[in-house]
This record gives sequence, structure tokens and C-alpha cells, in this order.
Amino acid sequence: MVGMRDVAKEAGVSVSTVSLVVNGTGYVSDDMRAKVEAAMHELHYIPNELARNLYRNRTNTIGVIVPTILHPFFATLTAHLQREFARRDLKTLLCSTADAATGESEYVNMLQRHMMDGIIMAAHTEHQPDYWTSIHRPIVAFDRILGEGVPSVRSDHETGGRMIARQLIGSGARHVVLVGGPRSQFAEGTTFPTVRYHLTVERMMADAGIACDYVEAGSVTDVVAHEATAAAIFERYPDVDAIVGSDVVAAMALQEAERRGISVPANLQIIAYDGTMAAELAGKRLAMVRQDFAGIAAALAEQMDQQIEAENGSNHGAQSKSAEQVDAGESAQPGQVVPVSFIAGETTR
Amino acid sequence: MVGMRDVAKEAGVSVSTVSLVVNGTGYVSDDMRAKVEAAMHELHYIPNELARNLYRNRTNTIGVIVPTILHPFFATLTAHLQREFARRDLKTLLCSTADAATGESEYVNMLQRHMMDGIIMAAHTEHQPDYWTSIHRPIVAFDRILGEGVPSVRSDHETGGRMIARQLIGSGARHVVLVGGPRSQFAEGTTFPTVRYHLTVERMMADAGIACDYVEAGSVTDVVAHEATAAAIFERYPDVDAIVGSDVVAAMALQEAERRGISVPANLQIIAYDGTMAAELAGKRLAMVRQDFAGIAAALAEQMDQQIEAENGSNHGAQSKSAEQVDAGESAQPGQVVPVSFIAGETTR
DNA sequence: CTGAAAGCGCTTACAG
DNA sequence: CTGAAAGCGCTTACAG
Repeated sequence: MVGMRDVAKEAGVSVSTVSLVVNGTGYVSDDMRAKVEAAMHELHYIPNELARNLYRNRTNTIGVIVPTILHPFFATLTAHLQREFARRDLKTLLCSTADAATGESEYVNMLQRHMMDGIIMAAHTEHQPDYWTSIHRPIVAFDRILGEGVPSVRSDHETGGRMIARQLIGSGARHVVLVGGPRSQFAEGTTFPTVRYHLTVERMMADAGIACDYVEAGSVTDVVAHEATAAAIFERYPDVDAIVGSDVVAAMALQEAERRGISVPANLQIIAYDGTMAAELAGKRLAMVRQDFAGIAAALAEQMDQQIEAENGSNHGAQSKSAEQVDAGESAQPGQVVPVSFIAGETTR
Repeated sequence: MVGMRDVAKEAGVSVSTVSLVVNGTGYVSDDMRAKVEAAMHELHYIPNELARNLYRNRTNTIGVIVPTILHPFFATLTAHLQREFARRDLKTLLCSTADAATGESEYVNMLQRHMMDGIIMAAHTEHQPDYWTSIHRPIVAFDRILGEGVPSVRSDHETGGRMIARQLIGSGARHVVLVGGPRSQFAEGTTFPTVRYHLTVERMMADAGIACDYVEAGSVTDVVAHEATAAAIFERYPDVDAIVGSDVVAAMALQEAERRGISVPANLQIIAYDGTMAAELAGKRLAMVRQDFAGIAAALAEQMDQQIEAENGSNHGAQSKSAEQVDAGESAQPGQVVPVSFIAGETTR
């Protein structure tokens, strides 16, 4: 491998000068620069980033922790994050917890070994908040609260829930089934994300006197399970006339409805939550609440930038500084909130 | 940051000894080891991987170049690759060309700067084979030929095409429409992947005297375009009774068919090629040719391992060694071929 | 403007 | 079995 030393020798200058030329920093006379550039070309010199990384203690890499990108929701999130990071000269390391036996801790470990500069945490975690705050390296959470000092970004699920409820009430729904994650996760302080829109819908259905049941979908990792879930809904609630769930659940529910000869939207309305491409592939154009993935990714990247800058600035107090900023202007639940939108489709009345 | 030096001082030993303990290499007496481990705990020592990387000139990171993981095909491929790499203690860097203005060359550059140990190339490229062979670093191609010495893995598209043709002939299809990439890419020596199954189907349709037209789908990056493509098929070929295309195209074709009141499969058969989750979300269970993503990922990772090992072994002749091996046993077209399977569904007769 | 030197944090021959 | 030394390839004060 040809290094700076070889270039310096070839050009008859010192290694420092070569470095200055390569980086375009400091002042170098024109003929020096010319000599160095000639030598670099001659030897096909390519700088080795690893040495820089060591010196700077930086990799310019961010780990994105998701359950799996097999699920369109996380594929979409990850794709948008990668785009945002690329814009900021940051690389994206794919960290999926579905395969990793150790879950996310393996990736946290990598963060501490300086294999990456920060982590976006978008997977479920069993750890308590103090675990996350004790890491003292850049972490930004998506759609979950990991504790004080860990900034977080999420969609405005309350509004999402309200949009859905309004649609259902306005169209005269009588028996709504909500599909979501394990109900045990609905406790106060859960890091589970979709809770908020479900609770909002349930409350508004209760207020409007509309029946509303909840069905637990299989793990986000297991796509096949959603098919069984869809069938189970119709078995358990034969008079269901509205189903609300993630894109994948909604698509499978529609497929199952057609199979059973239930006409949509006349006798059954379906609303998808998330608004990824998955919703567009279904049998009909699904009505949906769409999360603003571009906006979410931009906010996450912005927070990450701040975390990294804070770490570089002062080793002490870096965390608390960003924590203050994030909390500012928000109500009880901290974190930055990104608006959602309702997209009409062929599956609502 | 606490480093080995601090640990050594705390334990009253040399840095070398600490290194031996940390790595578990060489012989260290039990009490030395105990002292060092105590000191590591005491100081919360965590090794800095960057220094190791520099010494070893390795990052244990593989770049996976795809157009975009927004498309389920590449999301699926990438997810499976990540799993395979994780198994081998390799990290996966997400490299999507859709956003990168410079296309894949940015990532090739990173490879040369040793920011990663190798690249899986699964995106379209305009570069000529000599570009790829001149890189002299570990590269493995998916579903395309990048030139001598660049190993490649692909599905058995010829068999995929034969399976489709057999189904169409057996069910009495009369007018088939194939949807695929730009026809200009069908020239000899193209790196475009799906060509093979299309050509096989076309040949077999011609032999059987069945009408067969070809429609160009929008870019793989642009999902919305597929919707327009689906509509265009019915406009242009009102008597079409079979459509073959990627999962996404097939799903959109089915949606459009329902919208037009065309009954599937009675009057229109639809066969999806790829077999990702996207195919399962459609209005009906799509019949499909499924690519074996797990098998593909395993083969790619295996080839990558060999490339990396070859590079470490000898700087000279590393490429040629693997090239020989890859070509061995294959016919005209080099590369490792992974079987596909036909999955029956609700969209064929 | 240019060069010699120290250093990023670790690993690995090489002496003892 | 343990330590002093050189080195991975680069960057950055610091003298000149």
C-alpha cells in the first residue's frame, strides 16, 4: 500500500506538506502543491481513512437500530435516514435486532468502542432509562422515550388517532377493531410507540358510543403472523365494520375481506397507519394516516448532529445541554413531534 | 477517554500485558490477568476499535450497494445480507445509489480509502468491466457481470422463466404482457439482471404461438410510476390475459384489474417475479417465482469471505485466484447460480 | 511557507 | 511469562 511517506519521498517534501495538500488546509506554495499532486497521481495515492479516524476519534458513521428492514415501516425509515445522513457526510450502519441474539446491546457496545459516532434507536428495548442515560454517547430515540438526556423524535400520534376517529364517526362506523402491539406495553412509561394513537381512538370511540375492540398483532418481525391476525379478526368479531392497523395489517385485512366476500368500503372500512409503500400495494388504494418520514429523518439527523457536536465540544455536560433544548416548548411528554396527514383512499366511506 | 495506558498504570503492568489480556492472546499468568481485569473494571475501560482498525487495516464492514431499500426487493436482499454478515462478524454499511449524486463511485472511493473491507454490488452501473477489475479490492456482484475476477451470484432466471412459461402455456393464456426494465438494456453483456427470464419467456411464448408483448416499467427507484405502468398495460392491450412482472408491478396490476372489473384469475392471470413480502400484501395471494434470498445472501457472503481472505493472503494474484474458482463448473455465463421456486397463488388458473 | 516531532490507541515481534 | 520499542498512516501544533 502506498502511503503519505511514499508520496513525500517521491515529491521530495515532508510528510506534513503532503498532508496539507491532501487536506487543503494551511498554506502551501503553488510549486510545492504541484510537486505533491504530481507524485500523488504518479503513485496512485489514496488516503487511508482509518488513520484519520484514529486521530479524530471519529468514524462519521451512525448506527440505525431497527427490528428489521424486512418490515416496510423500518425500511422506509432507514432509507430516509440514510439520505439525511449522506447529506451530512455521515454513513449509515445497518443495525437490526431481529437477528442479533444480544438485541441492541451489541450495537451499544460498538458505539462505546467508537465503531460509530452515534446511534438512532428505533427498536423496542427492555432496558430501563438509566441504562440509556449511562451510556454518555450520542443517542437519539425514534418514537420512544429512553430517559432524560436522550432526545427523541416521534410522529404526532394523538392527531393521527383523532383523524381516524373523526373518519369513523363521520361515516357511521359501529364496531371498530384496532390492531396493534402487545397490550401489556400500554403501561405508563412504555417505550412502545403506537400506544398513543390507539388510546386516542379508543377514547373517542367510547365518547361516541361506538364499539371498539383491540387485537394484538404478531411481532413486527414476523410478517406471516399478520395474515393469521387478519383472519382471526373476522372470526372473533363477525360484525366488525372498521379495521385500523399498520399498513401490513391493513393490507392483509383487505385481502382476507375479499376472500370472505365482504365488500369494502360498503360493509367494512379499513384504515392503514404509517403510509409506507406497503399500503399502496394492497388490493385497493388504502385510506391511511401517513407519517412524514422525510420530516422524521430530518429531525433525527438534526438531533444527532447536535449530540455529536456537544460531545466534541465538552465532555462534561454534553448530554444535559441537548436535553434542555429538546424539552423546551413541549408538554408533559418530551421529544420533538412531527405532524402526520390523512390520505383518503378506496377503503373508507 | 480511558485507554490501555491508564489501565496498565492502574494495574502496575505494561501496556503489552494489558493488550494480551484484552485480546486473550498469548500467555499471561493468572495473577497478572486478575490485576489487569480489576483495573479494567475499576476504570470502566473499553477498547477503542479504531486503533485496532488502523493496525489491521480492516474495518470488518461491508458496503452493500443497492438503488434504494425503499424497494422491497432490495430491502429483502439487504436484510438477508446483513444477517449473513453479522454471522461472520461483519457489519453492513448501507450504500444506496438513488440519493448519491455520484452513484456508486462514491462508495467505491470509500472502499479504496479503506472505510470498508469490501463491496456487494447490487445496483445498476454504467461503468465498463475494466473499471471494476481495476479496483483490486474485494467486490462481489449480485445479478450482474462486472468483468473478469469479480465473482458474481444470481438467481436461476432461466428456470424462473421456464416455470412461468409452463404455467402460461398450461393454462391456455393467449396474450401475455411482460413488464421489465428498459429494453435498451437487453443487449449482449448488459449488467441488467432480469433480462434472462424475460428472454426465456418470450422464446417459449413464441414457440407456443402465444402473443407476448413487453412493457417497460419505470425505474426501480420510482414506485409511483408502477401504478401508471399498470394502467397503461390495460389501455394498450385490452385483450391481455396474463401479466408477468416484479412483485410491485404485479400488485399494482392486480389493483388496477379489480378497479376495471376484470376478474382474476378467470380472465387475467398475474404472476409476480421475486417473491418478497410485497407480493403477499396484494389484493389476492399472488402466484410467484420466488428468489431464494437466504441462499443468495449466503453465497454472496461466502464469495466475499474468499475475496477478503485472498486479499489478506497475497497482494498479488488475489483477484485471479478467486476468478478461476468462480468460473469453475459454470457454462458460458460465469457466476454462481441459486435456484428459484414457483409458488402457486390465487392469481393463476 | 515547510519540516521534524509527537501523538491518536492499539498490536506485535523481539528481547529478557 | 512480561516489558520496552517500533509501528499502523495520518494530523497537528510548534519551530524555523
